[in-house]
Amino acid sequence: MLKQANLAAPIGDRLSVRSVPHPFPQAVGTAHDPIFGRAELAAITLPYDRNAEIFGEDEPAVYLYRVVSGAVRTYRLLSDGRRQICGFHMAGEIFGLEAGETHSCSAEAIGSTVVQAVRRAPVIALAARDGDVARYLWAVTAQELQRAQTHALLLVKSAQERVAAFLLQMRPNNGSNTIELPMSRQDIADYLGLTIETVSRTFTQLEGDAKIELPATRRIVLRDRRGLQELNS
Amino acid sequence: MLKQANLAAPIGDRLSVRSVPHPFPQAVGTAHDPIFGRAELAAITLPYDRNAEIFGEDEPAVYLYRVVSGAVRTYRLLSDGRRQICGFHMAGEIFGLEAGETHSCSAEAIGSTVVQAVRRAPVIALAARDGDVARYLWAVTAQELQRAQTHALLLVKSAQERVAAFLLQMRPNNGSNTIELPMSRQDIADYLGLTIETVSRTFTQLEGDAKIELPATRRIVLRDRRGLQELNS
DNA sequence: CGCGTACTTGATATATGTCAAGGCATGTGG
DNA sequence: CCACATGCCTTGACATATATCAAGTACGCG
Repeated sequence: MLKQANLAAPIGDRLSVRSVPHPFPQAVGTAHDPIFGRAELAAITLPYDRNAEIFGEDEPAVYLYRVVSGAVRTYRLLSDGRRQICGFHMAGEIFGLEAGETHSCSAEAIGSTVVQAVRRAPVIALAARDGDVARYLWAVTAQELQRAQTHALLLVKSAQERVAAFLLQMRPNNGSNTIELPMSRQDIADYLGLTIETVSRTFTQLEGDAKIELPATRRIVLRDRRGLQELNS
Repeated sequence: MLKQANLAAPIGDRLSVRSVPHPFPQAVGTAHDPIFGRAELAAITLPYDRNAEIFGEDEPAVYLYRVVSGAVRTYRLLSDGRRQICGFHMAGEIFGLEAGETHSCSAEAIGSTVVQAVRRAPVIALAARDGDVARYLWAVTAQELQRAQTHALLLVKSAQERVAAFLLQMRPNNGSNTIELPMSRQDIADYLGLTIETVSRTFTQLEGDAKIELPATRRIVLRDRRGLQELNS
């Protein structure tokens, strides 16, 4: 793990570990981050190429990561090669935080991606002394838990419902209704537990129902958010 | 929440928050439990009848619970009435632990069940002072996260694979290969994201393949653990 | 401009859902 | 002790959503 040279490019926005978490939370700034904001933890900045592995399942969890720019997917492989994507992590989000000693998922850069990493051990040592840090680690993990539960809920729904839920989870660009997808159809399929063909057909179908527009394959305009929400649950 | 009178009946076994968590961990004793072992937290003991609600989704999370005897299911409802069971909690297991202010699932007793409850607020206050308690809260939440991820992984598999995985998660009675199921076929179906008919047919099929025996509807003997494991992943 | 990858679309197969009936326990009252 | 009622589970026949297999098409990149 930890490949490639150095090339910083931080992005700022507001901080939050929301009590009712959004599956893909808003970007978060280093500014007052209880972990990545601390000079003594000496965060390093690392660039990854498209599809580069950041860490692998069952590897020792040496670092804790935050996406600076780009996007990351975490996933698990089944023995027969099927891939289940656990989640997508956008700019500002923490990933790779484990209470155990090893990573429970693999992580890869989706496109060109920059991440920050801090060593896990000093963070945990700090948490033992600093209640705020401990509480933050807990909150981040609890947020991931909620995400995972919501994800599991997704996987029992119909294809339309899954795709609609996915679209509503994705954060539109700047308050607009347009979503720029960093990930491929295959990534979406593996996240939703569907095939790439079913995802593609469902997009086409939602476009036919005037719920969305598809000006480009990786750009989606939410036309009828209400309608999508009704599908969602 | 918190119905019915008092009627203690603790069960003891070994303590652990395992770093590689088992979906249905071994029973845990009060003895050295960092939370339920503390007299100052004044755990109360509560009995619930079969199918009684322990807490509801979105209710304020006032208490944190531990199963003493019996079993508990946590679940979420979809708007159209479908029910997704998030997990089953057996004797010794913690449930209802939330970092946010409200419960993310509902919880019900499966059969007659006794639970212990401690107020959440003093536990969190204690965690701010005591690093061990903070670390324990984190570990329990992280274990739940792993469970939820494994559950999500289940939901993309075939019916046979899901049922096999479920059986392997259930802890046999006393080192034997016999499992006593506290929950109904409907509960299993809602946990696995299948219909009750598919669950029933799959059991019959596994019996035909000599992988299991079904001496009674709620008693299952694992005949070919290896074979089940091969299905599992 | 041309190549390769990613995406869409079509035809068909199949696993699982749905609907309906029947069997098997378990408990209750005669 | 038996008859019956009730709820839970199993089995069967059929429907259907999604997977699979197979072309096509468009897009991004050199």
